Amino acid sequence: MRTTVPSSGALHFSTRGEYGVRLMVELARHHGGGPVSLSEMAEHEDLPRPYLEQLVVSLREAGLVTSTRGAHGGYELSRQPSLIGMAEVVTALEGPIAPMICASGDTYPGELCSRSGYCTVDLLWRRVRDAVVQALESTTLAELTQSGPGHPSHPTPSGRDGRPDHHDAVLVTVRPLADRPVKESIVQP
Amino acid sequence: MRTTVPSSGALHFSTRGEYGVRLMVELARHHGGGPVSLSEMAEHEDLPRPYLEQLVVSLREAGLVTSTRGAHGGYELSRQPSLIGMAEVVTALEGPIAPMICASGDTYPGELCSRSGYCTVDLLWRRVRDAVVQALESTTLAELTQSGPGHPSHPTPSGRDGRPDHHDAVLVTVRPLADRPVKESIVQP
DNA sequence: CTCAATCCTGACGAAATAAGTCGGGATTAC
DNA sequence: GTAATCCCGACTTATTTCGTCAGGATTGAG
Repeated sequence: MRTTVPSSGALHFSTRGEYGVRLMVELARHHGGGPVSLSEMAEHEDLPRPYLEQLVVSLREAGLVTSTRGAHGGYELSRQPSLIGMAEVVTALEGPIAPMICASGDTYPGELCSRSGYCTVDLLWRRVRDAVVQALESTTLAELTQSGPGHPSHPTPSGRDGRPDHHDAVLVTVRPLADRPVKESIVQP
Repeated sequence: MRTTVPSSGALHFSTRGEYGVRLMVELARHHGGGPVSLSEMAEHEDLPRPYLEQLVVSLREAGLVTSTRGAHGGYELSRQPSLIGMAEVVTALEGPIAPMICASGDTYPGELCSRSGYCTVDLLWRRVRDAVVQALESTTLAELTQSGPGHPSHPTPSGRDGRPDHHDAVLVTVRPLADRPVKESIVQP
């Protein structure tokens, strides 16, 4: 229903990421037992099926799921859940990720950013980006499948130093690029 | 010109965050030498002044900057740059951060999320959120003010384990809530 | 006291993006 | 051959972002 709260929520992953991950978790649950149809998942997770159809395309193209067509067809994971890192999943859903102008890997020195040449803020954005990538990478689908309340271990999520204070949280929208293959944005005149 | 690339860029912080941080850096640079007017900064950073006027409101309300009205007025930092953590800045710009449905601090167990009760994906979103918060917290305004090319030390940005592979990056939009004071969602009846 | 430079306020509008819909085509089990 | 499924691409709608605008309130300088 769009259980999604109107828009008051804060940490807001675009629904592509959110639904897509849920879909993957669902697949992970049924892993081993044949393909699962989109309709099933849509109903079970209460998500619009036509929309999921869009999302799953990205997952298939990324080689994360395989599809079987025809009656009794559906989707299954192409690998074991424990071998699927969430960075790959999110990346697939949101696009191949072109680093933004001000946090592009190491491509620009920061030229385009603030014209005067002293664009040092990119340091910040890069740190954030790396932190996100690392958090995603260090989590596998398998971890998200442990059902119910009481998550067991917490296998060193990378925050090695203690409590994050839970502070005021920050609204984060992980949302890479669409399908654009990154590239030209760099060289093209 | 809104140096911002059309929209092909990837790591895209909402302009509120981006401009706002740049503005703060600018203030940090002139720290100590009286108030700086918005027009100056707008021109210097090539940003629309009327828009900055909006942003700076949030910064003022958050107590990060102080304003002097009248002729020769302007803004200055209310604290030393080294005492201003970027989490606070971004938080101020993007809103008080209401944790999203699926990553609200510890408020909901995950009830609203996927109705069946096995919403374990929130673990992922929480990790990401915490990672971001930590990355922001561990960076101060002062660090971003070191001008030019060649950032000195890299004072333990929290990524303690080595290279982040720079992998495919992920497009991240840090963008907390608007002005909504979060409020009721937690305690208020 | 007047004037110009500021900050301050709130409403408005245009453009981009996200979210979701729709109609139909291609495959395959039965 | 028929029903269930995946597959594809265009289309609509809703929300959000980004930015503008018009004016009011303060204050320093002459």
